[in-house]
Amino acid sequence: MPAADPLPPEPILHVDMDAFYASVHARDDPALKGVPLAVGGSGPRGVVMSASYEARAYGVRSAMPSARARRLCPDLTFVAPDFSRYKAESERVMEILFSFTPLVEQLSLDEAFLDVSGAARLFGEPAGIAARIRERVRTERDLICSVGIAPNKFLAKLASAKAKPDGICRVEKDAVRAFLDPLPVEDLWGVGEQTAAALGRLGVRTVAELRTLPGGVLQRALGPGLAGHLIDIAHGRDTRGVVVHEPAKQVSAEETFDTDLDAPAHIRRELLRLSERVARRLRSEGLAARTVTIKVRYANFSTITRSRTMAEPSDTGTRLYAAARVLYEALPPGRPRIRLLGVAATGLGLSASEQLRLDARPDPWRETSLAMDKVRRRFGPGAVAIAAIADAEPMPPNDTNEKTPVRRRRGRKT
DNA sequence: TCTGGGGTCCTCATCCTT
DNA sequence: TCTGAAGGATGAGGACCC
Repeated sequence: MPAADPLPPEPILHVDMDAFYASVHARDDPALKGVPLAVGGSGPRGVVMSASYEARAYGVRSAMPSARARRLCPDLTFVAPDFSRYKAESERVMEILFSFTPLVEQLSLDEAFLDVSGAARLFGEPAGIAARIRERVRTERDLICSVGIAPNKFLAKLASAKAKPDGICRVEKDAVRAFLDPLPVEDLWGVGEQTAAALGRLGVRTVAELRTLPGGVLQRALGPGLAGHLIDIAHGRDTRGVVVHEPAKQVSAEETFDTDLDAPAHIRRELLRLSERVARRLRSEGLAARTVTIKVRYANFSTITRSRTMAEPSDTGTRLYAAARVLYEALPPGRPRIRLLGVAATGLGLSASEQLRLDARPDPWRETSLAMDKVRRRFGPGAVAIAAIADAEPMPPNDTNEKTPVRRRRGRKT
């Protein structure tokens, strides 16, 4: 029997689309080609979600407040985000990736990991596969992507960042340390502003410095979880495999208002709208939630969350709203005006129709919601909406789990 | 400078059950 | 019956990612 082909030493690819949202708009509208372009909210509280490379030349970056972006680049063109378009485009790109291997882990709309260790016989070495992926994305979708090639996911992701824009970067197994050592710690996955500042106080600015720091010192500064993670990745270790499908753990909707909200009736209406939005998404994915969390950001930017577990899982906006409203009503009076409201559903499981539970009681709200879904599918999303029931009384107590009342505890020290 | 939206994961406190 | 420990579930907040 012939010997099996040896596995490639760098079998993980990280494919990352370049300026994805902005590129989709520029591709589809000739007037936007080659101009400084930002996708995001252009209102007083908007931020940039994606910027073309022409805009980046002016210093415009994603997550930057739109007002600041406009100051940096007065000729900046803003377009509103269109997620249904990005989602459709993302599906086409993922089809290309899946044509090379079934081991594709989609991280977000614009990036994915591939394990190509088993694809060598069909498609050749990982570097060749990366080149073919880039070529097909360019010719079939008229879009640009960069690819990182490495022994594991964490290194592949760093490599694709290094490859940008429009390139390939391979981190060879024997050159991991040379690749990592000069990088600033901020480049590491899991190191944001706070962690970088904590490391800076220890005199650590590069990965080489991080690796030489005694483990005990790091643990005291960052806690055992994060310290262990950073020690591993500073050595280039990452044993996570490529996971093809992870079920969602949370479905949420939130909105920052152009002007802060104050009137309780208005706030309740917004909670209902957000609850409906979350419920529609739950139903579209065949899920139901047990726990409802509201998020409130006040005008002073302080943020609180309050959650409540219901007696039974639900996928109807009315039930989610009932729990959300109880949480809202329990907030202390005399609070500041509200800048942002959010509703999240967690504790997800299959919905009643998926479970076909014999003991399930018929839920009239659910029947109504399903009927409304049908109308929306047929006549469009705006065809039907819940009437102004926001000011109606909350659900009776047996609709929410009174065994787990809202508890308060001290805020965590930071 | 003035901070979006949709997520995941982690830590810690508290409650409840065994 | 009481007590304490251990561990799971829940709730709140924070950091981080794209």
